[in-house]
Amino acid sequence: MTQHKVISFETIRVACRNCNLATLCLPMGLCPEDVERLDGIVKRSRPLHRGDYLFRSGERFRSLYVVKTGSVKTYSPSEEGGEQVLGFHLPGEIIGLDAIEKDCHICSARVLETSAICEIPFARLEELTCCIPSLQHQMFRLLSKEIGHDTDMLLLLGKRNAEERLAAFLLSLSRRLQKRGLSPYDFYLSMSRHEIGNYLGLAVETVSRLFTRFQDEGLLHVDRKHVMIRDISGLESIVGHQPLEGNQQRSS
Amino acid sequence: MTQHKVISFETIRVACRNCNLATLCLPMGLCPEDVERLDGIVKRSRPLHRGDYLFRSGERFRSLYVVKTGSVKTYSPSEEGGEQVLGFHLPGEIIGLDAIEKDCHICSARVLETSAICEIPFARLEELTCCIPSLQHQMFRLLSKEIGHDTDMLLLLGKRNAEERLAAFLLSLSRRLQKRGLSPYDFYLSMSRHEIGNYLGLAVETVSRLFTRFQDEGLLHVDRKHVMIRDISGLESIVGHQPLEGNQQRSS
DNA sequence: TGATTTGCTTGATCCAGGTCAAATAAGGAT
DNA sequence: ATCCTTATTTGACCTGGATCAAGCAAATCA
Repeated sequence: MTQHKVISFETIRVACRNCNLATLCLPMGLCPEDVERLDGIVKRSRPLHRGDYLFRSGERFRSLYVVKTGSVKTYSPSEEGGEQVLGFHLPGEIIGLDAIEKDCHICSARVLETSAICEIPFARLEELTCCIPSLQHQMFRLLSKEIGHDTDMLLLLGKRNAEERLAAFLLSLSRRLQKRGLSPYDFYLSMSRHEIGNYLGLAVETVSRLFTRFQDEGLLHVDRKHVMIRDISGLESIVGHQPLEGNQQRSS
Repeated sequence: MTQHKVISFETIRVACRNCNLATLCLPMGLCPEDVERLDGIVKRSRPLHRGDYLFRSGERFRSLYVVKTGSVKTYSPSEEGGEQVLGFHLPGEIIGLDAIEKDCHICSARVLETSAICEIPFARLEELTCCIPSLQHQMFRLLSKEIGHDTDMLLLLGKRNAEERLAAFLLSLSRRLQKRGLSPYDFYLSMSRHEIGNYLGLAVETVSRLFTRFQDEGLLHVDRKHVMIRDISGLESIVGHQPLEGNQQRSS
């Protein structure tokens, strides 16, 4: 193993106390001592590569997973190879919370690019939450946050047209990247147009046309996976543009 | 207060240990002793009437609510009086889980018909979950279940056409009523066509036309709010009819 | 008991976005 | 490099369901 590899491996296997995601992740609000206890149950594997599975639908639920670096998509596969993309997960986001109830994964998760993932065995986590009230509270908050996020998506899919959906998607990415200390205006998409369309309930062609349109309107510049947002308030006004007067408003 | 009123009031204010919902609700999996501790923090108000609020969007989060009898809708109100219906809640279902994270309600909840509601102050519940591991586990399960339900709705709104959505809605109602010991084939809707359409991302007119069509096809009999399901497997085959081959399938 | 309001149904029309088809552009493999 | 596979873009066309517009039935009110 070369020196270079050792260094990069170490930066990935960083302990919770040194992790720059601590304010987003499970350790949020914990005292240093409790962070160490949590750290003690976290498993850090070697980096996964594009297409690798964190877990598959139907598998027994054992652990929660947190993205340390990279990105992950979760999706609900159906018989004939079709799928519904349920989410794209960035560093600090927890995956697998939906599996607790049935003790079995109801969706699949695979990484979109080379990613470092922390695994948290749930049985051991529950032992800790029992004796660390602030950790239990944080778990409740994280579960609740996931519900709130799903609620937002329901609103998006139930009431927004194609343009509003893509604008909301790009803004969501932008804001989440910013929270992680990255540029909110200049980033690379780790998912395909196909996956974006699937996630937003739109056809690939519609997504493609909207990217072109947004570029023509000066809202952003796109070059393949590279997105540069030129007019963030323009995007915001598309999303904020909430008709919702009576009831049905799939279209503008 | 008449004798009659006293009796009906008592049947509503039944303690958790005597509540027939115990297998669906928070006490699930608790020993009798712990059920009593939980019972000690539950507040049972007098019945609420159609239109009464459990809470409003923006209010400080203090309590979770459980439907004892009747039904409740939750919705996310928007500026101009429009709203997105997020769910219809039957006896045994918990409301307010999405408010934990922000410590503030992000949706509103009001009863659809005369209903009895149990209120569970969250701060006191957290004290109990800290010392009753099985209650903590049940809370995790309930939060996770809510996420799983939202996932199902995302799939419905993202990939299903109007016919599949209404069929899935009716089947969901039917199954939930059955779990509560009621007839899965014969029930009254407590919500309007307008609210159903809003929930399913459809126009009122579409919902109305679908009811008529389902009746013409012999799937059910509808008379205003009264629904009788005639061919449940017919409805199931509409929902189970999962194209989902490539990606986009808003339409059949 | 008639008047008013609100909810539901039905018909006619329109359009956002899906579907189909084909060209182009990247990657990836040999 | 060259071939092959897959992702993206663009154009043409079509349709499911929204919108608009009445008409009707139930519930509420005076």
